Amino acid sequence: MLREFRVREILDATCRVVSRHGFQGATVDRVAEEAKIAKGTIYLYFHKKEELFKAAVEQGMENFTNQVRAEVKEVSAPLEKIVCLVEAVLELSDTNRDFFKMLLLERNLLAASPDHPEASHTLDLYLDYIRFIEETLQEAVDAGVLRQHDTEASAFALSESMRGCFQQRALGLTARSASEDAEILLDLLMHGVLNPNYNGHKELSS
Amino acid sequence: MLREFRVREILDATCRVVSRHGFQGATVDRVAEEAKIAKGTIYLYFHKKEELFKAAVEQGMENFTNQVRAEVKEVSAPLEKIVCLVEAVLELSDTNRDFFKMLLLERNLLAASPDHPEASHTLDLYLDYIRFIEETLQEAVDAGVLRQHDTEASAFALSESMRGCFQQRALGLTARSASEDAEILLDLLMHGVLNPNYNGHKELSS
DNA sequence: TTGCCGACTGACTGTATAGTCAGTCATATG
DNA sequence: CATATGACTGACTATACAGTCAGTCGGCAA
Repeated sequence: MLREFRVREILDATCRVVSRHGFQGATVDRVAEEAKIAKGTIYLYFHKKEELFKAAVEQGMENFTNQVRAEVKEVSAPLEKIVCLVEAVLELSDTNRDFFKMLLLERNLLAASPDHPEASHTLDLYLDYIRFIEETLQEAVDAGVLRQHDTEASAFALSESMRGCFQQRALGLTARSASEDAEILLDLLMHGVLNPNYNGHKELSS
Repeated sequence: MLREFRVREILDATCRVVSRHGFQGATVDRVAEEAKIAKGTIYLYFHKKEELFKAAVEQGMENFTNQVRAEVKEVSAPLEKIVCLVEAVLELSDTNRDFFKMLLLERNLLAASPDHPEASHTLDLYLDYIRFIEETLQEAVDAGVLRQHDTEASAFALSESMRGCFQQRALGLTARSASEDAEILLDLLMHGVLNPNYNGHKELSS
């Protein structure tokens, strides 16, 4: 079907344009140019600019999650499934880097460093924040309260997990209070989720 | 100093406008109206629209992180510091909810549901993805591999941690490969960071 | 050969809004 | 009182861009 082909072509061009210029600088003219068609043609397949961009995001998300599901389906042992999922997400997001860059980073940090290497104060602020978390964790490691581990990684993981909690609340997806979230998150961070009474998979123990 | 006062007044107005209209709909005219000054006045203190919004974001981030730091400084025991940090981040982000909502979520998920309650397909896609992670975790709990815990929360935490790893790579902040990241993240998720040989703080054990 | 159809085009229009600047006003100074 | 200074104003302009539509083109059917 011609229609389907055109739609896909336009959406792919949209992703490329957005990952290059950000949503801010992504115009319908540029998408048309990228797709090597006239602007009018785009409006044969999408009613509004908004609709075009929404469809592009959704196509990207669908592709991605379908690929992850497919990978996980290959495996049957529950623990292996989790391992496979994490590996698939990280590797696939690396593969579709352009798409994810556009989806995840525009406003938060990239818009701050608009194009290339302009030293971005906004990014520095973010990194200071991460470093503060890292130092707090490292102190606890030095005190022997926490085990030795990559505190930079756990600082990132913790800060993004907290961001996730906030997101859940901001979107109205949870009724939990901030302090309940804090308790749950701390429990996860401290103890992990592995069942200490289960000994079937020693290869994952430290 | 008059200058300093005006700048702060304008930045505060900018935050309010952004949290009401999003970055998309935040115009200099609206900021002027909100601050009850003429548009020209804004250009006496900021050269470009970009500069205004960047400054507003940075002020917001700085306020936030300073508050967190202040809270953490009150405490001295390393473990308590971490607890305090997590609680402070979650509670403070809840306080400035509107602004953070726009800063963190505008494009990703909110733009998809432009104003109010229009059922958003994009959000559904995201939630399906979270639910898939949750199910994968729950299977492992049911199999006795993982301990009993709130799998919805850990699904969110895991997905956002992975997002954080990707972000680090996309910004060029790490040289780690995707599979190294996967290994580190899985280790954190499974085992947590608490030192199993340390017994000083039983109140945090399950 | 002629006429129709539908995909496609791109110059054009309307509008929103970033950024300007000549002018006002209030206060300070001689 | 006259003049100067500088913060502030808001009508104005310039521009970028979303969305339109009259027209082109190639293929197909009568």
